[in-house]
Amino acid sequence: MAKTVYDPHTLEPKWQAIWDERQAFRTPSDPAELASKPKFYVLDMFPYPSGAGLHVGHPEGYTATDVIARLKRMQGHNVLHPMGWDAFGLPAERAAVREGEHPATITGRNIDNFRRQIKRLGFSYDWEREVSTCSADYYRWTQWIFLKLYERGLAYMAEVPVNWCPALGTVLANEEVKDGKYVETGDPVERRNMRQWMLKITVYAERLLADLDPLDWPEHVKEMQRNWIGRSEGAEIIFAIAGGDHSFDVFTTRPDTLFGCTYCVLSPEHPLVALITTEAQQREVEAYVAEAAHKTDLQRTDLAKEKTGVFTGAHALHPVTGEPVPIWVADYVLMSYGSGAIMAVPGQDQRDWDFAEQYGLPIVRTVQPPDGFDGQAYVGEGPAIHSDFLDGLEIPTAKARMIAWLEEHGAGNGRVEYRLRDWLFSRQRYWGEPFPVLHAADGEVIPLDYDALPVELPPVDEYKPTQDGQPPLARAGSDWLEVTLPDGRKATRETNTMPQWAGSCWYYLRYLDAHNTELPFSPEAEKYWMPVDLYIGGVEHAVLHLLYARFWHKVLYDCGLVSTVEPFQKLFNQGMILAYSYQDTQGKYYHPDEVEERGDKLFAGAVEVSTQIEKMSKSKLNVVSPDDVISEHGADAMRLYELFMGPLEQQKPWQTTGVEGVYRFLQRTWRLIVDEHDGKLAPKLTDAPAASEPELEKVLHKTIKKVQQDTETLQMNTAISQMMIFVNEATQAKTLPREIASAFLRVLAPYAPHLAEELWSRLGMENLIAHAEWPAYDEALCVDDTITIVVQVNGKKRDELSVPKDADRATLEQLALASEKAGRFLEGREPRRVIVVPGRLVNIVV
RNA sequence: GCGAAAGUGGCGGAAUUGGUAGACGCGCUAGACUUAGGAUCUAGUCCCGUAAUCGGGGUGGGGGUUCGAGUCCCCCCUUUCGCACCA
Repeated sequence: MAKTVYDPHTLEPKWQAIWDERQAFRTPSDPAELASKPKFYVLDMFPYPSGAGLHVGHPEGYTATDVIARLKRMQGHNVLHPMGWDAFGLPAERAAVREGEHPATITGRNIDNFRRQIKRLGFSYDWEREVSTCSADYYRWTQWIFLKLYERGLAYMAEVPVNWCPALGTVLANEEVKDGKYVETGDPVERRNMRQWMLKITVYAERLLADLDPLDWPEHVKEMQRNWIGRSEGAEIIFAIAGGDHSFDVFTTRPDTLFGCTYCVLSPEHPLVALITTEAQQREVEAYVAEAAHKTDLQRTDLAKEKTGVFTGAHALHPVTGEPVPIWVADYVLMSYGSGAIMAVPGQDQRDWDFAEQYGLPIVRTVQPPDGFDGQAYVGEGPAIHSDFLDGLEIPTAKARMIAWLEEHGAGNGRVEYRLRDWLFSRQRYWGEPFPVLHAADGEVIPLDYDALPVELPPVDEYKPTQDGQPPLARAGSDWLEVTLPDGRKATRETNTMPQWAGSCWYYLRYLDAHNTELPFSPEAEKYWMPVDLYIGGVEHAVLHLLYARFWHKVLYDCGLVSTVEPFQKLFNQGMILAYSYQDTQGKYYHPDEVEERGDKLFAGAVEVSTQIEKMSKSKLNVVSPDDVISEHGADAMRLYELFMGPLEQQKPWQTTGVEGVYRFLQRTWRLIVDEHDGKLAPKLTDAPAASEPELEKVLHKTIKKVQQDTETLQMNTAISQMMIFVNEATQAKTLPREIASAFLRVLAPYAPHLAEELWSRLGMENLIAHAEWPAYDEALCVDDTITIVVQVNGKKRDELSVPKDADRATLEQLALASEKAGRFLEGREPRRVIVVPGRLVNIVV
């Protein structure tokens, strides 16, 4: 008489093998099969396969998408649910330098580990469509799309000021730099002029902004993209320089304040600085410009409080009055925004005010501040003053009038400016996509033919820049580097590589048709599957991957290669999973296993420690590995806990005891169907109809309804609560009709698929529960016959009444007034008003 | 500084359009069954008072609207996240 307890460790590998063998999750590609059902494309942000392996944060999103994928399949959809690897990138290259192995070897090993870990969780991915951005079959098409961009004039080389990271030996995109540091490693970044590949994302600024509105995305992500694109409306104004032919443009959002412009400022990098500086000022200006050039962005922003600058000795002519206005150089004006020059209006701009005070420049108010205003620059509403033909006008009218004047007199025009810059698209790295271009000896850039792709990464002896600062690809042999053109000219290959974001710009399209050797994807597959119906991933990509991918998608749209203007219809960000960490007063961290509770204090051995919730990190000894969780409680418990912890979008701490709770729930579910003493079916299972257990039947239908709705809206924590309620009820019930058990298992199946399959087959079902039909609920069975009504006196709860569900107002009022408990609180007073909310409560007001 | 989101038991978190605050789970307490329990089952568990019935208080703080506020409005505090010399 062998005990047969719930044992995920035998049951989970068994069902995973059966799913594999039967190709249970193969996505159909046959046109007839596709046409027969509606589609659903549910996508995860594919991971970068790091050496550290998966942490419990990854599977949170993956579990949510898997539950949705399984639900949609059961509801009769063709589901596309793929997984792949964002496999080019810096860490593998650094590991290669460290360990002396090829990045491809290291990446391959990491991918194998990630795949193994992900497969243990029983996700219903179609592994036939797995993609890896570093394989030549894939990056061939990344290069192909680059050629499309080049053809359309959207890729160009230019000598531009770039973010150079000396520690990494490469340039970085604006999006990768924050506070003058590389966002991933914190290494400082400095400004340098270099000839680099750029992508004209700015051409798409307006569309990237406008097309955000209808998307079903979290509002804060849309807002972050809007801020990043940074649209502002204003005017471009031309200032001529006194006594010369030179002139410069400024951009301003406040053309109405032009009469308050008492000086102008050029950025230290502005090309005009060297041309207009007077001899007397030359030494001082040159020293200032040189100093600014040596500052990193970090230093430049750190010193933000103290404004510095020098006078060029030159004057500009005020566009309206013709008065001379001194021109200064100051590093609070950035070359990277607008035209790198400003008209300074200290009266209405605090930065200009600070600068004017420091250097004794005049201040003129052109907007009347309210009475009693004692601040410095005034930025609020008010009528124009000291402004000639604008006097008395409110700001919006004054702006329009000034723009009209400028346009009439050829002194400027209305203009929209964006914060978004063109995307710096090349890196001095080895482990990335080679550019499909050649450079002729005369400097001509020659794109390769489409049929010359892929340009494969050549072997090199070292993954470091060369002695003379060339990118690692310059180490390749001359047989790779040197090419003879059909016309006999010599050319060399581009030695920069594409940034790590390139491959992820279009991977969701490759999944549609992952083995196509003629095209990146077929038009038929694209038409059927796009757009992505649900995309889940971390918020860290809000302005990187998600902006870049939208840009490429729009280019592909303009090329007629995709049929939707946006790739991701619905986006959802899962919150980060945190963990408790333990520290003593010295700041030393202790592993959670070492910590025990004594009284109400925590100790690690003899040392008292305090606890806090932090991001998981190796150095804090608080990383939770999915492998450990699965080894202890199984994949189903892991899946369930990931979703039961709390709302998907929220940050929340991992609690080991929480996993035990859901594990117990799975055990109770097992015992509902299986008699643990002999392994046979539980004796309480009956063949009687569901209606033989009317109370349980009602709970079942409520459960189907709630789980279905909550799953669709990604409120999976409450869906799981409801399943727990069902199992608690079913455990209490005298009998369990098979009809009810069968329906419940199908509800459970998307969440705990291994256990559901096992119990389903034990009930004698032949097919896979993964392919079973989602049960329908009966609305009539979702409401109780008798409900509890609250009786309040003056808004305070005084009694509860059990009443039929359809009791009318009059009945409820009568019953409430007859309540003895409530009556006590009336203290003989006459009800002034009685409020009846059918189905809820009766409030007696005295 | 600007913008956004959020503050509910010992803990994670539930609460249709404003309508029983604390679902579900953890932890804790007591009991049962056990050779044993870090297994399982049963009961209890927001706080204060009470043997209990019951009463009072309670969703960061203060005010307001309402028969009724965790939910709506105003002010303040705290936390988290973006952006930040953007002209």
